[in-house]
Amino acid sequence: MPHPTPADGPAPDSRLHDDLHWLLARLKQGLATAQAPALRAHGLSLWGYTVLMAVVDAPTRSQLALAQAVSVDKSKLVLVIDELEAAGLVRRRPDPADRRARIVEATDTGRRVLDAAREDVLAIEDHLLADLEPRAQQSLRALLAGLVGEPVVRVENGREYEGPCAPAPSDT
Amino acid sequence: MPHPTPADGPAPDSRLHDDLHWLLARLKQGLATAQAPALRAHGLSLWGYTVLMAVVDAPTRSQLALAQAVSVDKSKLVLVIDELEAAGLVRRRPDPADRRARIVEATDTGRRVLDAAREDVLAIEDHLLADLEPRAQQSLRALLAGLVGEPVVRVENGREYEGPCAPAPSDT
DNA sequence: CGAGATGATCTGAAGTCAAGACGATCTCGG
DNA sequence: CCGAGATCGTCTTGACTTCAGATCATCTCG
Repeated sequence: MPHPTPADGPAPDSRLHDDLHWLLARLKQGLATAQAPALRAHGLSLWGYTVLMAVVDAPTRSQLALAQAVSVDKSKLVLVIDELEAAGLVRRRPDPADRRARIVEATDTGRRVLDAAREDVLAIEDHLLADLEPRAQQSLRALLAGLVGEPVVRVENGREYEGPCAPAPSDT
Repeated sequence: MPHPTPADGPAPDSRLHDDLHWLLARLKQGLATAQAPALRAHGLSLWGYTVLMAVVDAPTRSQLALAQAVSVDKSKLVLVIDELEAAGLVRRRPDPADRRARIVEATDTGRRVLDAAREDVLAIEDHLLADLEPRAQQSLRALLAGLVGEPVVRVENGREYEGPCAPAPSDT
């Protein structure tokens, strides 16, 4: 039966729901709108949260490195760090070894705020995954984490399209 | 050992890589940049592809219904349909039963283009999932599909934050 | 028939992203 | 020691989204 569609069940199953990109976009968006208010309560934006997390538990040598780590545009990163610095969660310190570079490091407040915020974020994540069995949750997280880092390359008519360690997410 | 970070392995494992939102955003972005060129070869944008897919295998009564199905803003949808219609992949027909509404239906060309494009897209998806076992691929897809549709609600200090069947993805 | 709701479209404001320009600084060959 | 070229952070710019509301045509129902 090659035609799965017509006059079937409640029919929430078009090919849309098999499209990986659509699924990911949808889920990400859902999480984003759910988490944004919670983070705002901690004085953080989604980007701020992400960058702060990277700063807190990574030995950050330069903003450029940071940008690549979270895969955000470097010019965007400037603004995010501005925001974090203004909130006193992060500090920009000139690298004594290279006066071009700025070492970005978290303040104590930053670490505290992150931990608090992260707790809320985790709660939201858990809630999203609520009706999956613990094993399924585990494997989902593992699978996703495993995929990230994998470059996405596509061969097309002999040419190689690179959509690799992709540049940047995009949220609010 | 509560401190997983300092002086460890190659250390690609900050808490970032446990953050669901970041993972999803990252993967989605990767897929997007990989698929966009392939779709462009078929004369489609990412949005065009998504909407066309929804139109082809769903009984579309009105643009509004369509908008909700793919969860895209209605005013954005207008432009996407314009694009598809100009390319002759889709037709806007006034609903005889309600002259306000427009029935959007795919043309034969539209169906053909979609099938061709979808083949390429699937190839890219498979490539992304390449080094997962078939079982893992299956379960990943199933898990994601299962989660979509789940409203994301968060309880916060007694209030209820709704980030449910979220509005719209966002790509190029 | 008239009031209010609804569908499609358009407009405008705000926000986002990518890419280039720029000044300051580093590095390295000569 | 010098100067060419690369690199880092920042700013600016242009294109593009998103969201809310205005608008017009049409439907529904009293």
